[in-house]
Amino acid sequence: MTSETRRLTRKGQETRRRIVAAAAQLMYERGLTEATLEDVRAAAGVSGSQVYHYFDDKQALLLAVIEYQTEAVLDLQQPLFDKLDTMAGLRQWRDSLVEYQRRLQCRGGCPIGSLGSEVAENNPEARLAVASGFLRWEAAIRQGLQAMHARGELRGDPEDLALATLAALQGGLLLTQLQRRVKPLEVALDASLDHIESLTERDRPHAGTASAT
Amino acid sequence: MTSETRRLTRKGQETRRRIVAAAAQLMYERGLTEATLEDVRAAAGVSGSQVYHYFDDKQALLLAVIEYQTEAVLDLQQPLFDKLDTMAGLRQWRDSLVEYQRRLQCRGGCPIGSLGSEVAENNPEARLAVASGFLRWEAAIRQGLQAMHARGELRGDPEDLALATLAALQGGLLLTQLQRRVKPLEVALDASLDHIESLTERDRPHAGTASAT
DNA sequence: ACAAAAATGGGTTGTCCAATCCAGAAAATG
DNA sequence: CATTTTCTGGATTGGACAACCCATTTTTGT
Repeated sequence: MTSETRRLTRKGQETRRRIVAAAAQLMYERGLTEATLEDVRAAAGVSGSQVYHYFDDKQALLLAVIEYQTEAVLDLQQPLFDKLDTMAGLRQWRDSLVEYQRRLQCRGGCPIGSLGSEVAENNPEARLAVASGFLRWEAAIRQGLQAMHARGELRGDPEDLALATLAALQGGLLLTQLQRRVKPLEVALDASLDHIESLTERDRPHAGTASAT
Repeated sequence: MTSETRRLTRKGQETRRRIVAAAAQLMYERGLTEATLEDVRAAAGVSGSQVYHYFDDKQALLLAVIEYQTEAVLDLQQPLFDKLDTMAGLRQWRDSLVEYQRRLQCRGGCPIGSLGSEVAENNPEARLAVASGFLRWEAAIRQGLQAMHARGELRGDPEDLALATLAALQGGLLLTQLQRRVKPLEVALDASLDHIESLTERDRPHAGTASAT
């Protein structure tokens, strides 16, 4: 059996936490396969067989990292999730994501999506963990849209729109990461939100951000 | 310098081609890092140091694979690209992509996007190669939308819409790959095309007429 | 037909890295 | 305070894999 969160001393918990955080950071910066356990060990400031004391193997560490990153991503957005039931809230969420990528100089992509892409075809267990993380993300978006729908302000299926918005976000992040500019993310999210807005009762004559023609 | 397509015998060209095709297939099925040169060698049906006879190192092979996959992806869609200047053509393209993923049982994701995600943070040269491939893909979509725009049938910026559509496609593919079902891809593309359709002349967002459904 | 160039085969090497062992220090428990 | 469990350190092993070498065969050009 693996990680049933064995009884750990306070110091032990702290060390374990440092290892996961360091691993998450390295995997994010360099990619999963470029982050060796030796690197993790050094970055976490632990030594010797510490990593193997807390994790059965690299796979177990990876699963912990996926959990960790899922929590981190969702926690970071939590304040914004609460306001996704208005167009203003959705735009604010969009701005926050774009601004975040800009600060990172468009590096790293999505902490969950990048991992997902790397494990999808050779690690079923990790694939499911990532998929499960995405379900939570999707649910957070869906909740906002469902509230709009319930108030009669949104035509169209909130579930489909939430999933499509998450897809637009992921695709935008990938292209932004590859091109090192925020444009793809901006445009992808704007298109998604413009589409949602076009399905609201208060239909603006012209679409949102980019004025064309 | 590397790959200036040295003078190669017919047999040599054929062998080189087999190696690239085998490498592309393996990298697609297992991911970049899980495809060892030994695997490639065996799959290509060549032996010994053949791989190094045709490529300086794994990096050179990877760059060749990126080129190869870009061509493959674009060639496969070429017939459909020509019709992207009507909603019917766009829907047909969407159906074709969905059907293709269904046949693959939602495995593999995007041949270019998966590679891109894996190399983005640790291989600048490969990152640029993938980015360049995406530009060609984006251009193909843009061409159709620009034609619609030029005919006065499409409001909104064709460039932004093309980029957003490619992002939706990529995000949809990633989620489809992770969840092993075509739904995310379907919904992502439908949302994107619905949005485009809402910006066409024929289909105006009706304000007051029908009841909200 | 005959050199020159290219293609092929298989073996080898050096490195990196995940994983394990064992022994000693620190901390919890009664 | 004793002893049992948990935590920490360093050293080592075994395997995998990228990269290189050289001898032999096949193809190309004249």
